[in-house]
Amino acid sequence: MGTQSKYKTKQRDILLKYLQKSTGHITAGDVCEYFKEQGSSIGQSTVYRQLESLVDEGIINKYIIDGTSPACFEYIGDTCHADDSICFHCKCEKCGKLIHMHCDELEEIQHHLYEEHHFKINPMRTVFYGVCEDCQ
Amino acid sequence: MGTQSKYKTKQRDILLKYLQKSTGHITAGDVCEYFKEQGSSIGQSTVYRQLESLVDEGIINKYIIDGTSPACFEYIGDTCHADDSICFHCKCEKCGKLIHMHCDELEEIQHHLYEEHHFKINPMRTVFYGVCEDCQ
DNA sequence: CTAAGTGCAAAATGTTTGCATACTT
DNA sequence: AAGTATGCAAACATTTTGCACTTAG
Repeated sequence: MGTQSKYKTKQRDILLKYLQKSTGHITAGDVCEYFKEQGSSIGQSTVYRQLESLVDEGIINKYIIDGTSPACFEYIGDTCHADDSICFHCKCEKCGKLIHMHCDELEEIQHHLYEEHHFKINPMRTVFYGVCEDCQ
Repeated sequence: MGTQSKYKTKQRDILLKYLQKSTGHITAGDVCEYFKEQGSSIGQSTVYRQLESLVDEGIINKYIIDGTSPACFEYIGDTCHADDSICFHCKCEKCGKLIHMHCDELEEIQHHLYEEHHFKINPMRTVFYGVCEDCQ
């Protein structure tokens, strides 16, 4: 189900740079459009494939807002890898804000799911959707 | 954005009955298939439109698991409301299986996130990604 | 030289819409 | 009779795939 990229290509570089400097909510379509404007073109299949790789590698996150509109991608950044504590992500459905959360209770849930339900959660890909403090 | 049905039709009845007796995770496609097997056919547009109505009326819930796979629907009934035990979902990254979970610890997390982090999680949209028992 | 990535066009997927017909009230 | 629901087929939007070609290591 997952791919991880092994070669460093021009397309991957530009794509990643674009995501880094953007503030969330970037869709595959946005990427294609942006690159068309820039002159430096990139095939849409490449966009989709690279985005998938980057998600697999935990470099960006993918957000499903609702089934019909396109998926959004967002660069995660270094905040998460600083120490050994695991980072979970909360995404506000209203303002789109991404909240990084280091929290013991969340790590406990991880253990609980594994011990009791035999489900090995992948924190990198798991996103809690909801409404943030500011938007309530 | 929403419609609510005003007439009681044969199709709506059968559809609702099917959802009631099913245990979660019914897709629009499932409904169509089921009805084809039954002989009593139902148009797919009707299925989508009725499902939307039922969601609007708060009779069923809609779950978006990931953007590409079809949306799931579930009759709410008393099971979910009797206690306010909430359904969470786990999705296996390997086999794609969707696991339905009623779990106290998960409800605790919900409270914890709200009390301590002021984040009001939306369980309908939140999915835990990871690896299921069979795939480990 | 080999494995991996690219890009095009075509296919697949899930959902929505237009419209004539049929059913509920 | 008026308003609503149905069902077909066609339209849609997003994402995935097949395949020949290019590029990175």
